[in-house]
Amino acid sequence: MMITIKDVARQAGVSVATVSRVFNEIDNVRPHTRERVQAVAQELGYSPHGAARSLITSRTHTLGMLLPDLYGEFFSEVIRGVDQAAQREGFHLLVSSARADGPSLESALRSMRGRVDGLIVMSPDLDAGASRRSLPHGFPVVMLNCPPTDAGYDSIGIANYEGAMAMTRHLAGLGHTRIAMIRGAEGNFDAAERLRGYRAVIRERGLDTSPSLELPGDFSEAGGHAAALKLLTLVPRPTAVFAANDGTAVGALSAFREAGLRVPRDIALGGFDDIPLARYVEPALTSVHVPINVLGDHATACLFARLRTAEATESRREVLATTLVVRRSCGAQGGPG
Amino acid sequence: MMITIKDVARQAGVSVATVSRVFNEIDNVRPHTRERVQAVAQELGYSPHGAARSLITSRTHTLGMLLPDLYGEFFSEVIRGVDQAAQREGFHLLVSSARADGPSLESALRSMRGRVDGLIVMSPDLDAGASRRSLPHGFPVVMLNCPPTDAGYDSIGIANYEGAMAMTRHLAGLGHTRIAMIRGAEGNFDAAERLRGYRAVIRERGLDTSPSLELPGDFSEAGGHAAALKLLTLVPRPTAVFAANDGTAVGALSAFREAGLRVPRDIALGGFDDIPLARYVEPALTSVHVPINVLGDHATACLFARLRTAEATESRREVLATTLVVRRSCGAQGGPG
DNA sequence: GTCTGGAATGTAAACGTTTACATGCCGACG
DNA sequence: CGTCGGCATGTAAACGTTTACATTCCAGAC
Repeated sequence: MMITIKDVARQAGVSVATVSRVFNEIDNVRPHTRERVQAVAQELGYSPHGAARSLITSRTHTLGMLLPDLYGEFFSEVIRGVDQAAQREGFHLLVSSARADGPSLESALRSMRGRVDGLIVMSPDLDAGASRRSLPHGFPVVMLNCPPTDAGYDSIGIANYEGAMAMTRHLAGLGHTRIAMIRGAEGNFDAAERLRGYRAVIRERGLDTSPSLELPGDFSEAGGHAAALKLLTLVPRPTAVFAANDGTAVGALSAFREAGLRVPRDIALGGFDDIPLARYVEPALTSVHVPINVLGDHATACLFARLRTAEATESRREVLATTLVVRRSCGAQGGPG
Repeated sequence: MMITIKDVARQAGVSVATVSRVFNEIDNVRPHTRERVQAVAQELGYSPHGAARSLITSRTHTLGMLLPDLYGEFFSEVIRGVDQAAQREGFHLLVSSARADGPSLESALRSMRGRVDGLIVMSPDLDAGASRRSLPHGFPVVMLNCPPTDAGYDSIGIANYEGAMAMTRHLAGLGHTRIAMIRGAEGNFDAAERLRGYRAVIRERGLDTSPSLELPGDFSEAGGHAAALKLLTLVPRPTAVFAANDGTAVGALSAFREAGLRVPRDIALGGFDDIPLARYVEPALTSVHVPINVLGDHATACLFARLRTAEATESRREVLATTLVVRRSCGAQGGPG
């Protein structure tokens, strides 16, 4: 049923090799022959079979992408960055979302073997040992937002620790002494780093360190909402809140509003990631800007670099700087947006 | 360098067929043998080569997705819907963004042949003839948001016309008589349908039909901003604006704010799509809700249905209903936000 | 002990390409 | 006219699987 190179060859009265040469635009084939082959191929609606091609060339022209989830603006931005960079090199993108639990991640990895030339793995869980084991040794991989302990692969992360410090210092600088934090997901590396940055500044400034000021969260809007409600029961109430990401902050914001509190007048709020949404909520959210699409772009560039060179070089780690973006939700004079 | 089934077979002292049988979990192979093979495979880090496998089985367990762009919440929601449904069936997702211009779309299509079992194509351009020509005949395809003229394929669309009518009627019902529209991208089917719905109601109610009330747009925030500025120079000024999508509406909203106008008091505003962001802008945006992830979900289900049956059945078209979501930006008493 | 049959395993062809190598052709040069 | 060389094209092996078919093995029936 499917048109193969043989059909084209027969119809055009040439050998399969000639057809192949025409389609790969290499070698010298007589213009006359070339045109005939192209005409026949067009007429028959032939296009080469990807699997067969990559079986023999052992190149798929495809990049695999393994994400913990597909939800939220963060991931869609990363995908977009990667796709742009990949497309520039004529590569496709095979995306797969694998819950962080072991077996599905392993199976996702396995089923990508022979389908991709390289892999971008976003594996924010602190124990990524499992994933490493199931990767073919020497396979080109770039890790995104993973713990640096997970060496042996190139990796790109963001300056979570520094960003969290900047945010906490900013809140402290506005005079707040009881600054709460809504934490990120348990066992998540980014979350842990942000918490570490927060704690460092709290200690550095000698502020209130009571454990009740650290509330559990999970990077979700719902989690932020719930944590905010719990936070409101504390006495004395914190005067500022640092949410581990913008989704959490947005959830907290709605909880505050429902409770009749005005942000930033009654309580100051800061987020992390600076997703597009941050500019649009009311009041606009002070956040720590993470160059998300740069993350995807650099990851791809890094992967291509490794694809090109013989797998000799040392693995390298890149950390993208973050910048504090002051808007109205924290009560500083703030920017316009 | 790469471990093949032969390596495992040799090491385990069996034939390749036996190894294959173990990995496909079919046939009867003695427990003893099975365990030995599995042990060796584990030790060698073997996993089957996807391309080779799909070459012989002619199944890739992969769904292709062709999108005009990867930008914006709309697309990321569609991807998410498709991925969820695909994952349920153990399928992967090969995404590709192709600008609407012919050659890149065609080449994207070609390069997917033999890599995917079916295709979800989002082709909102009115002239999709080119894409159809370059598809292998009889290949399972589901079209998303395409003109219904593009028959021969299953397709899923949304009730643009009805949604636009509902929005326009709503604005008219609030007493507005000069209702402007910021149009969507030129040559886009959804845009054309929404415009048609708007015009139908304007005529139906005998409202102001002057052509200057229809401003060009391109579905982007920047386009909405520019159109809004132009709109503000009209005399008399329109009292209500229907933006072809939420991105456009958000752009218009910021233009109005910069011009010192208060929405909805000075000018009412409505959008389309009801992206998550719509709830968060200030004032919350009245919009026409489109079940975006349902779109992805149904498209996938439809594709799987076609994969399973012998390619006999007629092509069918499904249209997803839209619902008006009243929030504060239009000046009705509105929902909570 | 021989025969039968079914279960376990092996053999080899096939999938649709690419590509090293072989072949054929033709013009130029001696 | 014979030979050489380069170009265009053909031939066939290889890529790593799956699977129809062949083979082997062993238990049980005779």
